[in-house]
Amino acid sequence: MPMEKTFNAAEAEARISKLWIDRKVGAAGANSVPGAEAFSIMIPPPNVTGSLHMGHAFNNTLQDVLIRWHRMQGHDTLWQVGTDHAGIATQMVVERELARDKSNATRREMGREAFLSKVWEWKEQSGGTIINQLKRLGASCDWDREAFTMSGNFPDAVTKVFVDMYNKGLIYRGKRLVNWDPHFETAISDLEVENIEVKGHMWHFKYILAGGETYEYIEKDAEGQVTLREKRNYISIATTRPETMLGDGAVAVHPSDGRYAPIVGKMVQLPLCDRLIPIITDEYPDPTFGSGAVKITGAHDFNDYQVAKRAGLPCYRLMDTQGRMRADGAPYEVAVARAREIAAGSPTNETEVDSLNLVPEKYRGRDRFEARKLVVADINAAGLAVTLLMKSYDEETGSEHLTLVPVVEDKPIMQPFGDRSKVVIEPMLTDQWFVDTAKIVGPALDAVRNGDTVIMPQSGERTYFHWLENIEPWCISRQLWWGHQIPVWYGLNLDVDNFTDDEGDNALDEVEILNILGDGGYVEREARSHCAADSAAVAEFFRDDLAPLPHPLNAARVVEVADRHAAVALLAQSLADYNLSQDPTHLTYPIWRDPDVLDTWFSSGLWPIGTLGWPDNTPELQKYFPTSTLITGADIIFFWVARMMMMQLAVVNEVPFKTVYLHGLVRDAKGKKMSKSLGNVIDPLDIINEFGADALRFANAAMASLGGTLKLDTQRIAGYRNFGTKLWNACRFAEMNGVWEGYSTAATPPKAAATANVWIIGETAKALAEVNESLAAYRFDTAADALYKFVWGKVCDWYVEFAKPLFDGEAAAETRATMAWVLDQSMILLHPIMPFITEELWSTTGTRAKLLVHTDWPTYGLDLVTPEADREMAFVTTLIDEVRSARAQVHVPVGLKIDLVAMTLSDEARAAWTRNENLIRRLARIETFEEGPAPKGSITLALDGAAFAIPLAGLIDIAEEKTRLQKTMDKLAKEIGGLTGRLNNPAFAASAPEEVVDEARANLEAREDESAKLRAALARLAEIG
RNA sequence: GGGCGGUUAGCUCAGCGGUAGAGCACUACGUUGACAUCGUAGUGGCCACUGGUUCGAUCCCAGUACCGCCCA
Repeated sequence: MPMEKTFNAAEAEARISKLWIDRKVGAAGANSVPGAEAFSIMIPPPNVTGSLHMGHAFNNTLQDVLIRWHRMQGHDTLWQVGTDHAGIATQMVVERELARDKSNATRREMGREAFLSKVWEWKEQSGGTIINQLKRLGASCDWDREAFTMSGNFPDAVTKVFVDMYNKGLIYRGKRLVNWDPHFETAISDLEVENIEVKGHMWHFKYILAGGETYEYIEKDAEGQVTLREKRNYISIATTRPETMLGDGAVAVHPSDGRYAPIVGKMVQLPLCDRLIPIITDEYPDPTFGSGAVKITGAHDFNDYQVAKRAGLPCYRLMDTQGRMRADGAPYEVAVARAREIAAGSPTNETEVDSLNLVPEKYRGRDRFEARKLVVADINAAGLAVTLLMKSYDEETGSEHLTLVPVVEDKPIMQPFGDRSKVVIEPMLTDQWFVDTAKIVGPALDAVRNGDTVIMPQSGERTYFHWLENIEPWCISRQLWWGHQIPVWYGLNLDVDNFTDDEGDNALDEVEILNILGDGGYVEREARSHCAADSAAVAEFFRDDLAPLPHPLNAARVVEVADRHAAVALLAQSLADYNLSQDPTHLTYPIWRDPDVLDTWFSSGLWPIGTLGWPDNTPELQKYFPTSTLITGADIIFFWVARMMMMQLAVVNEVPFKTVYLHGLVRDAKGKKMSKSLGNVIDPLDIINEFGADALRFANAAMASLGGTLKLDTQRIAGYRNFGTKLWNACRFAEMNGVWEGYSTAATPPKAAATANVWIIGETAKALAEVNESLAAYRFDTAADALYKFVWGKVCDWYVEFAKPLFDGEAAAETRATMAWVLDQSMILLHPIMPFITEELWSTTGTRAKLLVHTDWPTYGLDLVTPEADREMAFVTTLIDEVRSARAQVHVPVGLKIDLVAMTLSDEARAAWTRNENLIRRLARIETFEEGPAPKGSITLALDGAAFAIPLAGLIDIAEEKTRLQKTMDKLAKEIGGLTGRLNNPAFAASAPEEVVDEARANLEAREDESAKLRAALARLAEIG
């Protein structure tokens, strides 16, 4: 059945994709030759909730190009595929699904276990979306190895790493100010926060000095001239977050700020609260900004937290996990009384400070933004707002008044938002787990410095260094349920200092039990904690803790309970039972597991080794690790690349990959970020449906210049779809001419005598060399460009045309063989970028032993290039171009065949003419040819080594031909001028390399030769015109 | 404010020491043994600006302006 006119992508891609998957063409090691070198790529695991967007399409195209290229070369390839459990994102999706049906229980109502089984249920049903979409793109991953960060050996690997790092002191727990997401009620890392400029306000409040004190406030200008001098009983502070003032610990001013020098160390009354706070000095306040005085709220601002730490101020937490003003704890009067004691020097600790709720009753339980409005209103009502005299206009009476209004500046402020939840992030003082990144960053920096891992483009390297050299501790705990639960268990601290066994009976009576438990101190004491792979292992540690306790408490059974609450209850129950029964087997010691889960990036940071079966030393780990290349977005360098480097080096002391290829974000044709709100999102699946996966892939490859921005234009994709059609039709042309009859794959080119055939074989070798070189340098764009130019510009534009007359002559057989080979090579070389259409062509042409995907990548070299053939074909194509151009410029009707006269012909040119006369006559549409002088009224073509005339007496417009010649001569004159100038400059000959000088000289000679011919032509025209 | 990058044809981008290229768009024409998802010919550029290095700068260096991105 003859080929269709165009490639039916929709039909063929589905069929071919299935074929590849059924045949497992992407299986690890498929098509590898014995002893082949390994080439492995870890896919950046997309979120299991994800669906394919342009970034994925781009990123995975590049990976697939490399993998296919290496696989065809017989290398032992692995493209490891899989998905990431994506803690927050997935939990969010499933919660939202549940919320769709109001009759469903919420996450909290159903509890942890039930919710997690819902998540798994969801994952089984919908988690495969993106994997299927990758298949549509033509990705040739090893689908049987699909991994998931919550399945298989992965959880064990993650736990093992946590335990190891904990034991090495690389992971610690601490109360720190972290970014808190009030929607998800979890801490998130710095990287998950987006700072966005929003319209905000700056309020100015007066904090009144305690004890009725006053001072002289003096403001000076830059010259030291006093501009304001007044007696004040307050200090003015500015804030964009009034509600946090309830937790202020001090007012800070810069030590050099003379305005406040008289009152440093004094106390001010905290408005709306019954507390006094000190005025302190710190380097942080900027004296030139606002009033120069800053309120310090240690528990709700990152800068303030640092100041508070330096000054030893207590940090009072004001909000609950949902960002509401706290409603827990003792009544305000009780709490504030205690706060005053602490301020007066009463000893305290972090836990107590955290438990104190200093939010006045009025604000308790209010949302933070509602509280803000209330605080502002109350400050205004109390006359504590800084005010300004303003002119106001009474519309009824038409009179003007002067009134005092509170100063509220409109001010753009940078506000932190959760990248998932989109709610305002609250700095919050909470207990979290951290990786002590400073301790593991060294090897990750060294590996890139010494080239063990190369980051491309190099600017990525600089970004990498910059970030790692200034790295902050990594908060890895998340208050979520979906994820790897932290392998740390807690138990109550039952230590007693001076226990005596009153009776010496090795048993506990009620009095002794009460002695141990004291006044309930174990309930308040910091719990003991241990880290281990599972509860059985951790129980050992707790038994060790119990050992020094009085018998039989030291033999209590360690049992796991849900939380601290349950533990306290169970311990009490167990002691009561024992007290009644005096049966030691009734004694239990409850422990509970840390409810937090790990940051998703902690586990994806282990993706390279985790997917290869670590901690087992699997054959895959030995073969494919360290992996060859990581291809990922530059936006993910901190989240993932740097962390994989740190983690792999910390865990297995090897770099995870040898090369990192970073690319930019895919944008729309105008360079705008694609976003749902802008409505400019291009869905790769729509593109695939419209233009086919190959067109999208080719566009992706062609856009992938190192370090460039990626603007995706559908017109360009359409162009590459056309490119596929072009190749398709060349093959169809070959089919019509019997090229494929009896043809089977040939690795080496046929013996050819006709110059056109010799030439195109050489061009093919050049294309191969360029593609190899480009791909080796990760220059997907130059590879794509070279292929485009070769297939369209050489094969289709010229070679197919040359072949037409050759099919009728004596070279017909070798031309068929050459064309088959050249088209074969085109399919092979294009296959990594355009796998579908090439695989389809492969199967519809010739006899094939293997699928194209497993066909050998060619190895021939540039020795196939024949310089004589190149020169000859250059003469032929130039002559044809010149004739066509001249014809068009003097408006010779395209249908009209013309005569051609050769005025001069070098030996080489004559030989080239003779051997290719048929081609030239046909393509330039020439009727007769003869040698001789130029007839009158002819147009002239000047070539290197030849001059031709086209007699067109009566047909041409003399003036127009003059213009044409003049234009060409002008162009030549410009070139000649430049070349002469250069050659006449003695410094040029002296300093420039010899070959450059020679080239310039030869160039000048050729240009002058052409110019002379044109001058002669002009002269001839002058005679008749 | 700090870091990284960009500024080349109408648009999107390559090139990065020897006086500029592609695709798209545009204009004219449609002879052809595959292809109108096409062919042929053409229009279009003080390579942001100012200095410097060099025999020679779009390319290297410094500065200026504007535009991005990331981090505060």
